[in-house]
Amino acid sequence: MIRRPRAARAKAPHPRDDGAGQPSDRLEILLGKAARLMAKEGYHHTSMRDVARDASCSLAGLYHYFSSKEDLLFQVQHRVFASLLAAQEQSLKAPGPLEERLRLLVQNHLSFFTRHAAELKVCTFELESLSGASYRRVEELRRRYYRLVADLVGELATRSGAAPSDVEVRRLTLFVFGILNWIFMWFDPARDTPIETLGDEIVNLVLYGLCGQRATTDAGQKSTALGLAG
Amino acid sequence: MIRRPRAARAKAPHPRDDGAGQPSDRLEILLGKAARLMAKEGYHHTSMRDVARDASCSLAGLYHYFSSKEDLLFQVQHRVFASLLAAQEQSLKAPGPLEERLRLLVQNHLSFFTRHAAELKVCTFELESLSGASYRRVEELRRRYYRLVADLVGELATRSGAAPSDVEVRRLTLFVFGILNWIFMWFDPARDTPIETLGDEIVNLVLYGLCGQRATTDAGQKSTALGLAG
Amino acid sequence: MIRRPRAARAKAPHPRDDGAGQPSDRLEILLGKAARLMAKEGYHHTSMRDVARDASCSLAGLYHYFSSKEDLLFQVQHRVFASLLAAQEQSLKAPGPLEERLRLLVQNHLSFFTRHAAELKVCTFELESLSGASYRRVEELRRRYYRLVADLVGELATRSGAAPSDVEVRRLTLFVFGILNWIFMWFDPARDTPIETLGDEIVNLVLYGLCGQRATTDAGQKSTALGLAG
Amino acid sequence: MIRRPRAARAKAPHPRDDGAGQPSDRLEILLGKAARLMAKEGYHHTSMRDVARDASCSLAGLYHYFSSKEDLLFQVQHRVFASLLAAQEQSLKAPGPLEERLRLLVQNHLSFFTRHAAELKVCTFELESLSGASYRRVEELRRRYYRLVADLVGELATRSGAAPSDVEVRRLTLFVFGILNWIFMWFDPARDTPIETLGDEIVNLVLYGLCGQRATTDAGQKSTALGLAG
DNA sequence: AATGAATGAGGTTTCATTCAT
DNA sequence: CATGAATGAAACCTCATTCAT
Repeated sequence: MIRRPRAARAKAPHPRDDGAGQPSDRLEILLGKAARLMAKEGYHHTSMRDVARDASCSLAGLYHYFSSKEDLLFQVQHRVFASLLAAQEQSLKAPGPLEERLRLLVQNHLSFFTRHAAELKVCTFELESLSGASYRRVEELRRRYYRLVADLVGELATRSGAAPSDVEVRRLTLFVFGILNWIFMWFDPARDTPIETLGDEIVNLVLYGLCGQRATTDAGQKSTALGLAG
Repeated sequence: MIRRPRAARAKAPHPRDDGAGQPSDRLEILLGKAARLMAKEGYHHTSMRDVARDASCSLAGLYHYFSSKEDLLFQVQHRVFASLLAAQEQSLKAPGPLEERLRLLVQNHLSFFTRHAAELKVCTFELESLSGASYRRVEELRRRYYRLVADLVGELATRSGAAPSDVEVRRLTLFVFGILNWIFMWFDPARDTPIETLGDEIVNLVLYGLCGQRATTDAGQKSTALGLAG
Repeated sequence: MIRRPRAARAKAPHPRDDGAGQPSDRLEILLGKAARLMAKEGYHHTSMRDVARDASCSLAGLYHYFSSKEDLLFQVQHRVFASLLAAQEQSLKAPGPLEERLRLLVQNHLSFFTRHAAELKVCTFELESLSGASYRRVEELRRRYYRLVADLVGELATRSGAAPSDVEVRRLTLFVFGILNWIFMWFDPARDTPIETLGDEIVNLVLYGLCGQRATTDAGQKSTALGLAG
Repeated sequence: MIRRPRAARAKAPHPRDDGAGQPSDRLEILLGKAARLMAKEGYHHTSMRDVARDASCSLAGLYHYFSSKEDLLFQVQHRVFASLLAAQEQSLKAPGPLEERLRLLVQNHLSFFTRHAAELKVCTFELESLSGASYRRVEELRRRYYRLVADLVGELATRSGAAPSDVEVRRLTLFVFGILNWIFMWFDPARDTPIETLGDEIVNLVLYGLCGQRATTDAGQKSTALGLAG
């Protein structure tokens, strides 16, 4: 049932193509449309017909780009997740205070979320719909993303004198992911922008809790003030 | 010679359609089996045939208890969610310090989770698969559950001097729900019991954050110690 | 945490849904086979499986041509009824004595009947099985056919000095339709051909009744004579 | 598939029962409800569940009165058709002028129609839904009803000097049945009462046609006048 | 007499996928 | 590249009917 995802195909020269071997516009559009449908309706509830219809192409035409429905899901997930991971790894390479690194990580995540909400939601909730090699390849990306966050959480918890076990760090990390991933379920641009505010609130909760004193940076104050108006 | 088209035939209400009938052993078993399948595979990926096979009854036999697949989902959700809500409302009636109330709420939630993981997961992730009246009835329960938590979060945040807006309270509450609901995705009895430990960790994070000092109650210490061994 | 229920997914219009596409051999065959089955067994008693089997195509293959069973019925009805109506309207455009116009109308009807008995029977007895837009589109054709006959009947009744009311004309017209439509129930080519004889008998009854003297045209006499041999 | 219709069952004494062995009230009600549904939706489109629901009795309960769905149809048809036939045979026993006998026959038919429209419609349009012995028993009744009308039509046609063949008489008779049976398709109490008017119009058309002179009896005139107001 | 529970067969429709063109 | 046509499998659901109570 599982097909190898088709390797990046050589493209005939085309006026709109810059010739650098980067994927075709058409593919991008298809992936975007598919992601939106799958984010809205779920993978199983989205049919290849739906995707074809939404992209105004024929059903058979889809199979030029994706060897199967699962391959389509894989490509949606892999493309966007790899991109998010690269951005985070790049961004966290630079040293800095732990709190600032956490803030950066959260802001990157949210910023990516606002630009690729559908794709990211599909990455988050439809991993189990893959199988075999596709599953493993995306799982690997997810593991790396997890590690990024877990390392930071572990350092923060250690520094505060808690001497947490690996099991405790794992759970704290998963709490943070819970906060981030659940955003897909309620985010409303009319109420929840700017995302800087949202990010500050998350960071503050994670660092200091409901009872702790807030670290009110300038950015934090400003965006919180805006948040009050929302 | 001209006639009006025949009206859509009125469908009689299904005998067990109201979601509030008195319990029947057979019905209980069916709901449990269905919940487990749906929790594992998702609502859309679970077929009525799967449920019938799992419950060793005929496909048509299912339709004695549920007027449709959606009705089955509704009954699964309504029964367990109503039960959770009743337990929480009962439990939170008693007065007490805010922290303790939060701890109680989280422990109730986790305790219910361990006893009805499948049903609760279905409640959490498949609300959107309902529609019409079924949707609204479960939505109402969910709203009440949300209010329970939101009130507590609001009081905690207010008491710590933050004077949070409604919008901020909403988001803080949804962060807490994110932590709780994401547990479905990673909970592993081999690593994550006893749940008292898990509950304490959640409460500590929510109240004091990664950087704050933990309020280590006796219960908390004991279960954390056990947790370290897990 | 609260979301609106997902809207019913918009269904794309079926490629051949408009009932006016250009003819395709395969489509013609399918319509013919379906009409025969439905005329023989009734619409509700004819299953899509039956049609597919009879046409030696797969069940799913049918749905390339018809978006639903009702659409199949609609296309059967619309195609043949539009054709009959066009033929009659064309034929009655030419002026002539009222009696001759009635004779022409009846002969056209019977001639069409012998060529498309199954389709016409489906048009006559299964209008109520349509609904919505399909119903209205066929109803409009039926109304126009009714008007054609009603105008003729009205003029004939008026000319004979009866000064009939609209209500009376309506009923007289419906009597004529009763005669014509009931033919589906008893017509037997072994006994009831040639149809010219049948047509003359109908016209004579309608014009002069059982007690009136027959207007025996040459054509009438000749075909009656043949009828006697049948 | 065909069961012998259950013989008239002995009834336990019951206060509301007159003890004369006539069928139970309950049976009457069931037959009436079933007839109405089948007349409206067609035999195949009416399920036993529909009947049970409409009669507020259990599905299994129906099978105490009818051995099968086909038996239900048979009983509906047989009971009412036998009754109509008996009434007509009784009524036509008395001698009288041919025209008056025809008028009597039509009025009886219409009178029965207004009292038992649903049942009569089922008799008329669902004979083919029976099979085997049920079919043959109702067919026999239908044949006798046909003969009643055919004899009258034959005498009328013969008396007017036409010397019609058997084949011609058969067709003329079937024309008359067409008029009568098609009434089910358009009768509207708001427009088409009193039925005496309707009966007179039918008789006039059959006897004298559109071009013949009307026999305006007192009854005819009166009811036609009322018809004009409709 | 009456019914709740149960079922095998079959209904319409949709699905992912293939293939000749 | 692109597509219309086609299909086997499987989806949800309803049917007439039976049977223990």
